Amino acid sequence: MDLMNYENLKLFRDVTQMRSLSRAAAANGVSQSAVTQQVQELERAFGIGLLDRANRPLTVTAAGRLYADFCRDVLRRRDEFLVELEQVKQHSLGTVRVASIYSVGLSEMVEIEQEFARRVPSACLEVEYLRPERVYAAVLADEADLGLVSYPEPSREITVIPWRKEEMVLAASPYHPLAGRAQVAPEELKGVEFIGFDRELPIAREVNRFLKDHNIEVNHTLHFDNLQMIKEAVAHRAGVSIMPARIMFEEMAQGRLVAIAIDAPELYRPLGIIHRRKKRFHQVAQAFIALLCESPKPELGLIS
Amino acid sequence: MDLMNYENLKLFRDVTQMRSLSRAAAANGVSQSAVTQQVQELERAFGIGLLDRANRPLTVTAAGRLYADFCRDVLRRRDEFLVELEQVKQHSLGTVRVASIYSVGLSEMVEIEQEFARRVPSACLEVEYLRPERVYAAVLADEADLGLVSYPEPSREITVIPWRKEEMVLAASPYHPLAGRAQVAPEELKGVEFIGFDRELPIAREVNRFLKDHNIEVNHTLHFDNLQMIKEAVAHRAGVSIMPARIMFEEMAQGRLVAIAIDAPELYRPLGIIHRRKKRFHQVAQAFIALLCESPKPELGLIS
DNA sequence: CTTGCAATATAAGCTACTCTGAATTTATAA
DNA sequence: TTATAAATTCAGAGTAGCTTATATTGCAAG
Repeated sequence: MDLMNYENLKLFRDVTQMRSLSRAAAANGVSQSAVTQQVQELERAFGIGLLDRANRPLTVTAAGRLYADFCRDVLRRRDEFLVELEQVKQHSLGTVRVASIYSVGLSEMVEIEQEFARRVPSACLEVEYLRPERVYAAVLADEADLGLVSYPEPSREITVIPWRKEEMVLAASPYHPLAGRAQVAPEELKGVEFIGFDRELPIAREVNRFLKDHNIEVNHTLHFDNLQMIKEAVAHRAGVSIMPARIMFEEMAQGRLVAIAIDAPELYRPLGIIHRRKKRFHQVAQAFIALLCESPKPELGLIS
Repeated sequence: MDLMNYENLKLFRDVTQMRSLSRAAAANGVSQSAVTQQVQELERAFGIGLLDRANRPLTVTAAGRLYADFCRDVLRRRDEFLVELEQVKQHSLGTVRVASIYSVGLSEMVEIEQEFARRVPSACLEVEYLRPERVYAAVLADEADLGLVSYPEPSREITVIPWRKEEMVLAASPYHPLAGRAQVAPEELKGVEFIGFDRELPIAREVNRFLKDHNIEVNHTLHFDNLQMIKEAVAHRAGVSIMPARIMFEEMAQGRLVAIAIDAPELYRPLGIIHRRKKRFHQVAQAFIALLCESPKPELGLIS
């Protein structure tokens, strides 16, 4: 028999509290017979009487008191557990943990967050901004449900959902010779002073391939591992660079940088949603993915 | 389902410890299928995953860790309970609590205790000497399993097992005129100075009835509520008295009292074992009762 | 990528447990 | 004593959860 089945524990606790089998039976919605059998079975299993039925109302023996205490403690621990569980459920079923690279664009993320909060008010969105490799790590370690990265790379453990393609433009200082142009042809970049990304970054590989495909030799002056530094360098007239248009908005509004369209349709930055291959997504996470995918925001024809 | 069935708790704890359903199954002597079903049922009941089976070896989710902790705590509490229970069992199934009047005779009780210890070495005998009314009270309150009393009186709550009949003799000082006699007839007691028991004691009623039945008028000089005081008074020549022979042994050996048989077969002190009417006796208690009853020690023909 | 192995999941049938309901016994109060 | 409320006993029914057999999945090695 189950010495520790919930019904049993509660039943026995109630019996000792109410000093009556029949009342405990009623209180727990079972027949009196069932309670009798339960207690008898307990006594048989323990090899000692728990109740003294010789007198009425029945009394509890020393062993019975011991068991009643046990019941009380376990039931209390159970309640505690259920409360904790509810909290964890609330958290892990109600929140989406997103790890994102910095350059996804804070302002857009805020918009998405707002829309998500509107649609699923009970949900909680936790966005963490990390360097690309740490985004992958977070997803792999299940510290994030979703990752937002550029140039997403699937692997055995990682699945990619393509998200959007960002227009890449030439970033230049307003004082640069090309600054006034609305568009440039790739060939026009020959020999320009160029600020690039560190080699190992995917975006660097893509940009370099683009340059190579067009037989363009540029003059690499500096390279950094993040966009912010590159923007700074461009603004300080160290050269031009190629980057997603959207992340330059602020600097453009301030007149620190200008964006010049490049006549090269193959030049774009793909963004992707990554997640662990066999991950089961709960309601809320699914809703969030749906939100991301459903409105692939119209590519902003930046200059217009 | 039973969220707290022992097998289940242990099973889940083992699963989380071993990080394997199949090993936990083997360790608990059930099929791997059963474990899968158990865990699935738990997850269904909780409405949240406990294990992450996507990777091998499987990992435990936050909720799973919570439940595993719960399992650990409950199992620990269970062990604790079982230890306590064993102690209580040892005590309440292995000890006989006896409440006895003083005048049952300490020396004989020691003998009985020794014999009992020889027969049931695991047992523990707790003898408590009390005034008669407190013996009844102890039995009623289940503070004693058995009571040893004289002139036992059954009641609704109390059952009597007749135990033995003690010879009653005339107790006198060695200096008393009757001291040399081996036996006296009841009539010879007419007019003697007599030390009696307090009226309300059963023994007083019996002795007085005996005297009245034989039309004997004695000269009541003193009365006490206990034998010890009466013996003292007799030794100090305040008069004679009637009492069980056996309790005078020591004083007789010391030459402080003499016992004289009384030619009256109806004069005896009945001793009885009392217990609560519907009491269930365990092995050890039954053995003790058997010991008491089996050897109704030969009435010691005291003088011989 | 396929293949093989080990772990886990699913399906279906069966066993055994525990509940219910009715009849019986027990404890207490009038 | 009788009347009552309470506890026990017994037999039968429904089902939870096990087992076995089979399918699926995860992972590592060729």
